[in-house]
Formats: sequence, structure tokens, C-alpha cells
Amino acid sequence: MSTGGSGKGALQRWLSTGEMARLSGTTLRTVRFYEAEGLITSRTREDGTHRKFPERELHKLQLISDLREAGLSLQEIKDLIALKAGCPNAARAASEMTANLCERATGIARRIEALQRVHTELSSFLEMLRVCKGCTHPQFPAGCGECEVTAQPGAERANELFWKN
Amino acid sequence: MSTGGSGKGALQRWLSTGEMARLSGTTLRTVRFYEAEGLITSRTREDGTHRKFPERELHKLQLISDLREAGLSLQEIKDLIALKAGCPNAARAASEMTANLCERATGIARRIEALQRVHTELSSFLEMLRVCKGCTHPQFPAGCGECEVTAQPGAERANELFWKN
DNA sequence: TTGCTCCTCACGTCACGTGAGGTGGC
DNA sequence: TTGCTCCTCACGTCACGTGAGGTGGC
Repeated sequence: MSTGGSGKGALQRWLSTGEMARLSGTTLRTVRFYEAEGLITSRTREDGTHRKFPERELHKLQLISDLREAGLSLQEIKDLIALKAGCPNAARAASEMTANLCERATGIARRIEALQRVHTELSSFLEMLRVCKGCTHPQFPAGCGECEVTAQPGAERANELFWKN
Repeated sequence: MSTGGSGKGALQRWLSTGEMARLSGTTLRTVRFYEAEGLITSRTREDGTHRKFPERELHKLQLISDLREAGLSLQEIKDLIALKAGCPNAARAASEMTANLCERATGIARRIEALQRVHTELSSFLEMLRVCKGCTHPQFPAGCGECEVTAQPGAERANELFWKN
């Protein structure tokens, strides 16, 4: 891991492509792809072939990765990054960014609620399966649909999909 | 919306492709694609061309859609659906299903935490933007990196990506 | 005749995955 | 010589999106 001086005498850490991937939980391919798409930037090393990234690019990569998981497309992320430069002054940029990010935040909140519902449903279904683990009825697997155990409340959809056949 | 008798005299509702899409928050294309992939099943109507789905298939579609949002691939969902049929008895099926779903539930819980972190970070950034809306400094946009307002704790990554330039 | 909903190909797209084949320092 | 990490094409994949062109009842 190489270090070098930067402004104000702070230690500037340079990260390799592999370090970027590991520290962000992504892959080599993703790091290179995002660089090619202009989402993060690198300087080529002395050898002229290996990339080196300043630590700031790692933070950007981490947030981009999180936003992708939150459902934003790369184009939407690019648009957000370009938003400030397209505004004539700070007030305008701040209010446009606010409007856009408020929508995103609402979308993410909805997504969180949806995931919590799935998690709850899977938990109910797992609760039912605890009973099924001790099941010795000979009508398995065809008769499970008629079994009273599968009436576990909150697990209806999981039962339809995974258990009733 | 057509109805017809089924066993036990219960009303059997049949849903069109469009109704399936609307009620599950997916698209016509997705409904047809999942049917082609064997994830849901339909009967062809009297006219021989339009699909009709029993209500049970809607519930399956809804859960499949939720699981997709939760990060599972269609292959992983197919494997879960096929799991029971590949087991010799109920106890075995229940414990294999439990092991698999516990992993999924943990993954979903991790995903929820990740989304909550992004949401918190965006909220901190939005908090900062409230100050920026009243900004009249002439150094916009290049000087924002040196502005003390951008030191808002918890919004470091969002600042790097969207604001400091 | 217009409008609505459904249909079947079939090519396009997005965000990477996955080899193939090669380099460079310990 | 082996092993590790990095590299550049370039084709493949997954889960649909998106027209093109057509049907059928109000």
C-alpha cells in the first residue's frame, strides 16, 4: 500500500482495484465498469497500467453500491451526480437536490417496509415448519394442503408457493 | 371478471393477465415470463388464447415479486419451490426448507439494515441541504468542499458523491 | 370506426459475470 | 518455476423492456 503527500501534509492513501473491490464489497469488474462509466476516477500508476484510487473514490464507490442495492439505476445515480453542475446557484442546486433525494428516501422507506413484510412472512412460515419437522403422517407430500398445520396465520403466501404443492 | 364453481362450492375467481399484473405491482411481460418459466400456471380460456389464473397464482406471484425485490434470483426461487418434491419425507423437507429459509431471512435482515443506513445517510445530507438552500456565497459551486456546512456528520459519503465536486 | 385489452414473436437493454490470454514483482 | 495480483478484450447472462403487427368484444 503506497502513500504520498498531498495538500496540507495529510497522508494520501492510494488503493488498488482489488482493495477498492474488497473494501466496498463489490468486484474487480464492477470497480472497472464504474470507472469506465465515469462514476469514479483513478490515476494510472507509475507503471502506466495499474489503477490507483484516492480514498475519496472508495467512499463514493461505497455509496454508489449502497444506492444500487436500494434500487437506483446507474443512470439515476449519474443524474444525481450531475445535478449540482447544472444549477446556476447554491439555493437552486440545494432545492433541486432536496426534491430529488426526498423522493428517493421515500422509495427506500417503502422498500424497507416491503422487505420487513417478507421477513415477517418467512418467519411465520419458519414457525410452521417447526411443527412439520416432527410430522410422520403418510400423506406427505400431497396431503399437506389439507393439513391444519398449514393454516399458520401470516404464512399463507409462502404456503401456497413452497408447501401446498 | 368471470367466476365459476370449484370444489366445496367456493367461488373460484379467475384473473386475467392484466389483473395479475396490476394486483401484484408487476407488468404484463413479467406475468407471461414467469408463466413461461413455470413459476406460475394458467389455464387457457374458452377462446383458447387469453390466459386465466386462479387466485392462488396471484398470491404466489406476489410473494415471488417480493422475494425478487429482496434480492433472490429466479433460480433460487425455483430451487425453493422444487425443494419439497425432492425430499423423501416431511421431516427432511421441513428441516431442509428451514435451513435454506433461515439463510434467506438473515440475508434479508442484512439488506434491511443496509437500506436503513442509506436512508439515515440521505437524511443527514438532506439536513445539510436545508442550510445550503439559503446559501448566497459566490464560491459556488467549486468552493463547497471547503465550506464548513459540508462537514455535517453522517453525510460524508453523500457529500463526496453529490456535493463537493 | 374507435378504444380497450389481450396476444405472439423477436430484438434490445442494463449491469455486470466469466473466461481467454498476458504482464510484473516476490 | 510457482503463486499472486493486476490487465484488456470480448462474448455471455439474467430478467425483463419495448416495439411490431394482429385479434376480439363493446
